[in-house]
Order: sequence, then C-alpha cells, then structure tokens
Amino acid sequence: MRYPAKETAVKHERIVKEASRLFRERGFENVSVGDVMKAAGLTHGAFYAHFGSKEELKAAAVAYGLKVWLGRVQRSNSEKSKESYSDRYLSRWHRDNPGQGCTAAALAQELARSTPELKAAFEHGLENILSASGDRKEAIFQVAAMIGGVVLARAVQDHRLSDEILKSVRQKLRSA
Amino acid sequence: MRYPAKETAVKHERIVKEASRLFRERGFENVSVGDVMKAAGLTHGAFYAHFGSKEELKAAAVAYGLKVWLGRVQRSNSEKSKESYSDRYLSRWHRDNPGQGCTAAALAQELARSTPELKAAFEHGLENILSASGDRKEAIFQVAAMIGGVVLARAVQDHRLSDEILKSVRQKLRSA
DNA sequence: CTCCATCTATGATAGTCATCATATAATAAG
DNA sequence: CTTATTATATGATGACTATCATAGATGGAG
Repeated sequence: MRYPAKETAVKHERIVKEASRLFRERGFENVSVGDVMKAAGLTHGAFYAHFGSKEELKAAAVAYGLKVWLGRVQRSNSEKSKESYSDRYLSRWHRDNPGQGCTAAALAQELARSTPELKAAFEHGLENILSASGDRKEAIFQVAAMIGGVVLARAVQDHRLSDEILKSVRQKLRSA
Repeated sequence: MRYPAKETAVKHERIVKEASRLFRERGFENVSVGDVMKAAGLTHGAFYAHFGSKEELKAAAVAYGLKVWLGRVQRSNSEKSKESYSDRYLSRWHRDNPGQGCTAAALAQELARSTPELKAAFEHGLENILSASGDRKEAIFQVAAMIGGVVLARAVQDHRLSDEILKSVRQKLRSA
C-alpha cells in the first residue's frame, strides 16, 4: 500500500460495510458495484483497486456480516438481559430493518445458489456462532426457527399476520 | 381465446410451471423471460401474448407453487403416513431439489423485497396452508422452523454440517 | 369458403451492469 | 527533491435482458 496507507484501509472497510448493508437491503443482484462505491463516497472505477471482482466483495461482505452477528450473540450471552436474544431477533425492528439485521435472514437463499467460496464464507461464520453456544443441537434448531420466522414475517404483506408470525415463533421458542 | 383454444391454455400452464421450477432453482433475477419460454418450447416474443410483464409471471408462478404446496400438506394430513410431513420437508432430497420443492424455502427472501402484489400472492397461499392445520400457532412455528432448516442446510458447503442441520431440526420438531 | 382475431416468431430498442483502459494525482521511498 | 507506486476518476466495451414492433400463421366464426 503506497498511497495514504491509513485512509485507504478506512475506505476499504467502508466499502465492505456499505456493501454488507446494501446487499442485505436489496439482495446481491439488485446492488451494482456502482451503488456500493457511491455509498462509500467513491466512483465505480476505483472499485477494482480494492477487489478483484464483485464476487470477492460479496465474500468480504458476508464474512463481515457474520462477524457482526457473532459479536451480538456473544454480547447477549454475557449480559444476562431480561430480553432474550431470540426475542430481539424476532422483533418488529429486526423485521423492518434488514440492512441493520442478520445476514442469514436476508441473504441465505441467494447464498444457497452461490459459488462454493461464498458458501464456505457463510459456513465458517455460522460455525463460529454455533460454537458459541452450549447445546449444539438446540442452537441449530433455534437459529433455524429464528431465521424462518423473520423470513416469513418479511415475505407477507399484512402487518397483522406478520406480527402474528413473529409472536408465535417467539413464544414457542421461549417455551421450548 | 381465438387460437387453438385448448393448446393455448396448455401452453400457458406450461409457461407457469416451467417458470415456477426455474425461479425456485435460480431465483427470480437469474431467470430471463427467454429462459422460461425456451423451457416451455417457445420463443421469447410469444411471452407477451400470455403475460403483461415478467412481474405478472412471477405472481402466477408463486400462486401456482403455493397451490402445489397446499396439495402436499393436505395429502400428508389425510394419509396418516409413518413419515411425518416435516421429516419429508427436512430431507436431503428436498434440500437437493429446490426446483421440485417448496416455493417459500427457495424464494421467500426475494419475495420480501418484492412488490405488494407479489407478497400478497404469497400471503394468500400461506394463509391457506395455515388454515389447513388445527393449532395455528403450532403450524406457524413448524413452518418457520422447516423453512429455516432447509434454507440453512442449503446455504452451507459442508455436507456433514448440512446433514446435521436437517437432522437437528427434524428431531427437535418431532419431540416438540 | 372467407375473413378476422390472436398466438407465435424474428428482430430491434433501450437500459443496466461488470469489467477494463487510460489518465491523473498524491505520497512514500530514496 | 525526485521518482516510482498506487488509489482514484472518467470513459469505453461487451454482454445481457425486458419490452415492443412487425409480420406470419392458424383456426374459429360467419
């Protein structure tokens, strides 16, 4: 790195962060390289000084998103808060703000159709999260139910039904 | 309908069926109108004699897909088979054949980012499925867990982990 | 048998997008 | 202070795609 040495790294991180947010909001396919660079305050051509391809950016964005997720899970484990992690995950706020939310709940289906590299990036992050829990089988089940609940709640039109979905999964998970 | 009157309806249905399969396999964005028409044995231009836009086709494909899903649920309810519906849903076969599988497990995240019309089509189909069950809250929970399980299992690379996810959700759902 | 409505095919149009080529500018190294 | 290096910006390029325009073809209505 011969240029500003420090600012460059900051910009690089900003690109990944904005990409991560935009991808979660609109999906990989509906975000162009130009969109990401504009959000990062740069022009589209500069992109290829940072990444070799859009595919590489996707992998970086997924890895970043899962790192953030892991941080939230760990923080929730240590704070013995009244509100459980699943309650926060299955909240209206999370449903309505995919850009700030869980990468899996926003992009898992597109990941399922992606390259082995991308799937591996996701898998690695997921393993870290599952390892952060005691009962592995229970953790897998909870993650699946949480993701399914948010995905369903986001896919329907009616607010009443959407709220009912969130509430049902929250309650069943708590009683489990 | 002035043309072959019967064949036209057959072709129309074939377009919807192939679209439904292709969309589940590759996602809405990765299937062109031309792809669908080719799969149906026609050329791209003929499409607009059947649908006003790709958006209309998506809605028809989603409605068709959920109708098929409802049929499977009902059949499973009547046949008091040994294998429960959730076991079949959370099978390796379903994970590996999204084109023949559940529309929600393949497209729900894209639906979440779609037009109100599309989301309404999905919601309508989902309501029918939930209505086919006795305990509504339990049905919602099971559907969420099943979708989340298959989505997760499809998004990871390692077969061992993927199988473990399917198995964990299956077992937890059965014991619930 | 004739005519017209409508399905189908071919080709064009316009927009978007990932990627690359080139040129500029800024700085770290000497 | 000079020079080599590299981030950045602007502007192509080529590919893809939804949609439309036009024309051909087909079979039901009269």
